[in-house]
Formats: sequence, structure tokens, C-alpha cells
Amino acid sequence: MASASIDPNREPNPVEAFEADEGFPGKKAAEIAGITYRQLDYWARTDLVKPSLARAHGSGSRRRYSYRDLLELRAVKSLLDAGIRLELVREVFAYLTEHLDEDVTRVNLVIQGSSVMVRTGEEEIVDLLRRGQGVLNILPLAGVKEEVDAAIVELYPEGRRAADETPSARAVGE
Amino acid sequence: MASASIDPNREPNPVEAFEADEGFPGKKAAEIAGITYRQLDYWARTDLVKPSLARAHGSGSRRRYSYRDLLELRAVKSLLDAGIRLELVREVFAYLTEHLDEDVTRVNLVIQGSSVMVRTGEEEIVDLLRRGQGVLNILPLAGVKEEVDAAIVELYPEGRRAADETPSARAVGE
DNA sequence: CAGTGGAACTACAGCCCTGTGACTCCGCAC
DNA sequence: GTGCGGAGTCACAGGGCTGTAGTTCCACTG
Repeated sequence: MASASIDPNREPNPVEAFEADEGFPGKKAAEIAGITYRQLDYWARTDLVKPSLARAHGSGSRRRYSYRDLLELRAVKSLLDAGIRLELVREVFAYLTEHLDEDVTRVNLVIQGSSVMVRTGEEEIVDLLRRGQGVLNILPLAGVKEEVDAAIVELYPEGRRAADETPSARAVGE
Repeated sequence: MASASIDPNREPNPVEAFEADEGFPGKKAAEIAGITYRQLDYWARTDLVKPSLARAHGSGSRRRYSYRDLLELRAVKSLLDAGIRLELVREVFAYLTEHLDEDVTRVNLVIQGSSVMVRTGEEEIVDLLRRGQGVLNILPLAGVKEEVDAAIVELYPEGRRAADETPSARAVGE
């Protein structure tokens, strides 16, 4: 709701400030995504979601997750919470990592058997439903983004160098 | 759509003949459902899908599955194939066993988080989609029935005492 | 009615996956 | 340098099977 204006020369929001600064360290990434640190660690080791700003290089080093990584982490969590096996989640993300651009906001992730799609309209989904082959799994990515943003604001209200407080729903286009 | 006519004085189809006779023994049930015998056994032991005509009572005894049991087995398999964890499947069936009447044919099974629903129209599903909270899993039960019928006809064409050879459901689909 | 063969259930060990706990280790900021 | 916090390691647990070697019961034969 509210003031998520698409101002071309707006201030960087907390998310961007964070990222520009240094990204999110493992522990915070886990908190924001709502998972345990051990899961985050396990997923990183097993190549499910790796920190894209800086990978670990031995004990004592620090992983650094980008905002997009957070979205992925949270999406994984959502799928898991919905009772989907990590095995399938891995397949999904193998695809997703390549095909997901920045248009996260109005899109549904649709999984049908072993094929993954990114669908915008309800029409298309109804169509899939009608020709119903097997189970459909549908994850609205908009919700994922909202959750991540909310978690960031709640856990780390001032970003890093303060910046814009509005939760940045980033709006339509992209 | 099509020829699954509800003819009041039709012959019993192979399915009904089978069941009236003695139901389906474990091994055949597994074949028809498209699962391994070990899975069937495991599910029976852990109370996921139990043979409703006769449960095992020691080595040498025989489980006897009803046609409806076959539908459940196949539905479980579909859910599993779709990457859903057995844990969730158990929850689903706890509900389903009570709320699934005989109208299996035009219904979608909708799972959202921990709540399970049986929905007929696309409207309702679109609505759920629109207010999208979390992941939706949708399984068209019609397909399940078709698959079971097809499997029975293919694997055991003569039912038991012959009976009606016409593939009951299928026809048009395909 | 006893004997027998085989189908089908049972027991049990073992495998893989997904974590979790409890340490240990070590890079980096100070 | 040194200490802190986060990465690494290892052992182990629980779920969900699978494979295999028993056990039984049941139907059929004689």
C-alpha cells in the first residue's frame, strides 16, 4: 500500500543501501529469509542458493548475499513450507536462476511435473488447469518479495546508511 | 466429458467385477497404481492408504484393496510425482478420506499451506490465485480416475468374470 | 485330509537426503 | 597480534524407501 512511487531519481531504499554497502552476511540472510543458519549453510554447500556477492573461502571468511539471493532463499522456504520436497525445489531453481529477471513482482511461478514456468496472467493458469495434466504448484512471487522487504524493515530498519524507509514495492513495469 | 454415461442398466465394468469378486491383492494394486510393492507395503504399515477390504494379518495373508483404494494410491503417487512430501500427503489424505464422496470425476483437490479443499469450479481457484497466499497445489482428480481405469484395462483386461470390456471412462480424452 | 508350491506379507539391514548440534578452525577488523 | 563471529567438519537422527531373506497361509493335488 501507500507511497511506493516510481520516482526515477529516488533515494536508494534500505535494501539497495545494504547491498551497495556489503550485502547480507549469512546470519542476517537466514533471519530475513526465515530459515535456520544451518539450512542456509547446507543450501550453500549443496549449491541450492549460493551467496552471489561473496562465497565462503574457508573458516573465518564471510558469505555475502545479495537482495536477489534473499528472494530466492525466501522462495525456497515458501515452497518447503508448502510441503514441496527440496529435490523438486532444486530443479525449480536450476531453471529459475536463469530465467528470472527483475520482474519478480507480478508473476506466478508455476510448476507442473518437471516443468517450471513463469506465468503472469490467470488466464494461462486456468488454461493449464482445464487441460489438467498432473499436479500444478503455484507460487505467487509478489508475496515473496513483500515478505522479504517486510522482514528487512523489521529486522534492520535503517538499512545501513539510513536512506529511504519506504518498503519499495517497486511497482509494475520492469 | 463424453461417454462416461451413467446408464442405469449397464453391465458391470471390469472394475466392479473385480471388486465384487475379491478386490485387488497388494501386488496388483501396486501395479495399477504405478507404485512399487514396497511403497504400497510401507504406506499400508504406516497408515497412509490401507486396504479396506482386508488388511494383512501376518505373513501369508493377503491384503485386498477396493477400487477406491486404488484411486487413493494413485492420487498419492500423483502428489509425490509432483514433488510433494509424503508428510503433506498424509495430512491431505486424513482430510480426503472423510470428505471425498463418489463425485471424484470433476473435482480438483486444492492444497494451500495446511488446508485442503475440494473445489469444482475454476472460478474459485482463480479467486484463490488472485488473493494468493503462499503456494497452491492443485490436483485434478478426474485424471486420477482415468489413469486407474486405463491401468486396470491394460493390465487386467478381463476383469474377473469377463464383464463389460468398454473402457468405461476414457474414450474421448487421449 | 495331508502334502506341497508359491504368492504375499514380515523383519531387518542399509542407503540417501535433509538437516541439527557441537565443536573446531580461522580471516578480518581493530 | 588477538579475539570474535561466522565457516567447516563430523557424527548422528528421522523419514522414506529398497532388497532380501524369511514366514505363512491358502489353494490345489492326490
